[in-house]
Amino acid sequence: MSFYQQGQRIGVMTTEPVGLLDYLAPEGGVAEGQIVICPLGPRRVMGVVWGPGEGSFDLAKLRPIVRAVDAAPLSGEMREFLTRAAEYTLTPMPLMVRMAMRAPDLDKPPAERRIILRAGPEPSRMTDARAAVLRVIDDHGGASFSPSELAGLAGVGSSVVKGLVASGTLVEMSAPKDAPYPRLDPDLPGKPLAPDQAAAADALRSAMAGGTYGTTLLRGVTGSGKTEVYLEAVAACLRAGRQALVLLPEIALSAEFLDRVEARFGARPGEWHSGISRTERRRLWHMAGQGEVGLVVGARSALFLPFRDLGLIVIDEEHDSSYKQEDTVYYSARDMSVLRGSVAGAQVVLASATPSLESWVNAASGKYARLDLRSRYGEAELPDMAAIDLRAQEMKGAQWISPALAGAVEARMARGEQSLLFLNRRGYAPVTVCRACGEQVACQQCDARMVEHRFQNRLVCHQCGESRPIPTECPSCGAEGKLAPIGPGVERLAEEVAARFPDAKATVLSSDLFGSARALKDTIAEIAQGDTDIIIGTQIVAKGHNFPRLTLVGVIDSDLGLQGADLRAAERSFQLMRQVAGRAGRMGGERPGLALLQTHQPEHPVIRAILAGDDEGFWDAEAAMRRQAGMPPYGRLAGIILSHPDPATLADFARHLASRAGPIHTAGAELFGPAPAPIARIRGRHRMRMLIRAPRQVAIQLAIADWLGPVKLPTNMRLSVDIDPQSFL
DNA sequence: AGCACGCCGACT
DNA sequence: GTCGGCGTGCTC
Repeated sequence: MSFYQQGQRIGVMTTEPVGLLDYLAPEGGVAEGQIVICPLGPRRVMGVVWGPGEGSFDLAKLRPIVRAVDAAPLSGEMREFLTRAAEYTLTPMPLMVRMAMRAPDLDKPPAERRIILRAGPEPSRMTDARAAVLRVIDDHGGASFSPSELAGLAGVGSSVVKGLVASGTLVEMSAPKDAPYPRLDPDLPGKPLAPDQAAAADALRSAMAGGTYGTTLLRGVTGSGKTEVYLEAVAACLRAGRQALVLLPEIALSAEFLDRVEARFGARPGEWHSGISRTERRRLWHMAGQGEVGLVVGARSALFLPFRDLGLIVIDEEHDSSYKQEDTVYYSARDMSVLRGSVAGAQVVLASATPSLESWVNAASGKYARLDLRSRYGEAELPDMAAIDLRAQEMKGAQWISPALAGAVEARMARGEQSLLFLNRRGYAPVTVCRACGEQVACQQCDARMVEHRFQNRLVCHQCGESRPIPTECPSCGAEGKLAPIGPGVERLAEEVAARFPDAKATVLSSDLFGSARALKDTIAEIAQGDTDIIIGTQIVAKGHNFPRLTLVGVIDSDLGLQGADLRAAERSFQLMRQVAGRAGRMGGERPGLALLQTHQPEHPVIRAILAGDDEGFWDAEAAMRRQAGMPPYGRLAGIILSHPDPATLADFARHLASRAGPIHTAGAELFGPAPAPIARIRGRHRMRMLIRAPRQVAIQLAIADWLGPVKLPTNMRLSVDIDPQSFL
């Protein structure tokens, strides 16, 4: 790695929009990749030493770097990853560098904490309390504790610790809070593996042994033991002395998962997600760079930690749509993991019961290896499934549980078993309409309808989160008492359940009803205990909670999400219903569970594929349709989103941009739009969108860069590019 | 963040 | 012509 002597001209990638600027290396010199503080006008900004200075900027005007930050330099591999990720996602480099430096107080020296160490002989007067304190220290070899931690672990008061310090047996010292994580022991015995698990673990181990890049799709339904399998890949990675990263959807980052890691490796991994304290984030960021954390378990942004030697990335539930969303930039954690793996020479494992179509196609074409796990119950892992044709059911107004489904629920109640009614709609009613003027109550800030949440007695916008009390008079015409709820949400379904099954204990599971992850966890634990007869839930019930007494799943509206121009509507609907249906288990291992899908279109291909349990058939058909339509993964898509407070300025500029799209057409791509974005207004900003579709081989990023590069944005205009958008609307 | 520059309307 | 308000761009 290059090193620059004091006074040499160096290029620094700053975190400011200007990007790369030349500076003089500071006293003592700096290494390439070093994080530095540099002067910029009146300010101090952060940057990364990117290489020798290239600029034509007048040497006499160069200012020296203020100082280097006390952190491991970003490795060449990390900088290569950031560069390639920026090129792929069309993100300005400064923003990308920012994502890699998201540690709190990065520019400040590490905080210190008081710790107690053993220093001298045992005190002349030994007591039970003093012995307890010394035993805690002896039992935890290398670990260091603060005075209060130590007293707590020993079950004594703080005065006992103070006394031992006074007598010279212990000594109080300062140590940086950025301490290494306990080592994980890959050689502890793991859980015994079933034969197919053992075979999959072997395959991953031998892939790890190569020390090179490779991606494996690990397919296994809930309960098939995917986690145990990929933890063996983690073990192989740790044995090789490299670091491992496990990405989970934020919601799945549970204490239970961390406990499993601890059971396998004897210590807890580093944790990276929104609930982690600033001190801990800082510690983890630094330890990742120093190679002092073996395994990190985290949400998608953990992918930008500056690992020193990353050997394995696991993306659990790889199909989860939360891996692709806007952070500061649009990026897919799955795709960026594959990119990082290929740059780092790391193995990538994509784990899922219902893989994304992209991953399925990549596995089918041999780009990814593929491993399949069977359920531990063997073949009959899926519940029995049937459609309830709503056209043939007698449905009263404002009721959504058909007689056929109600009968099945009653049968479970009679046997003391649980039923799950699935409806992917939060709140009481998705639409509130005025019976006098016919207007629907809409959000004032967004192009979205307000959703009634009766438990909170408010109307809520699911777009911007804005809420207000439920009005008694119509906001449009002022008519009193004419507002009426239309359609069901889970809260309204709960009302119907209470009326239809007065003796049942029902519990609603919806993300908005729980203030904290803990409250949600407690409720799930209660349900698992069996205190509930009927669970009414949104899509949070799809995510891996096991309810042993649950034997019936009723999907209230299977048609929801089937229609619409959304490219992935069918795929997402298939995955969601497949997962929810899979919640219906067998009790005591006897007859399989039952899933009933209420639908108006039982002949729809998605419904038929789910009922037939024909995953491969569904993917084949879906892949064929995408290929035919030139859609991903056979074609390439990019979305351009413009937003501005004034709709006329926005429309003018959007047209102006479209008229200059020569590079797009020259490259062989098509431009659609501009049109109002699917959500045409958010928080008072109007939004328009353009879409670009290109054949697979077109370098769509280059064409877009040629197009948008020379454009300068009017005041207040925001433009973002979304490569591989999830929807085509 | 803070400052220079330049464009444009208002005034001498 | 000239002054000054304000929006825009630059800072290595």
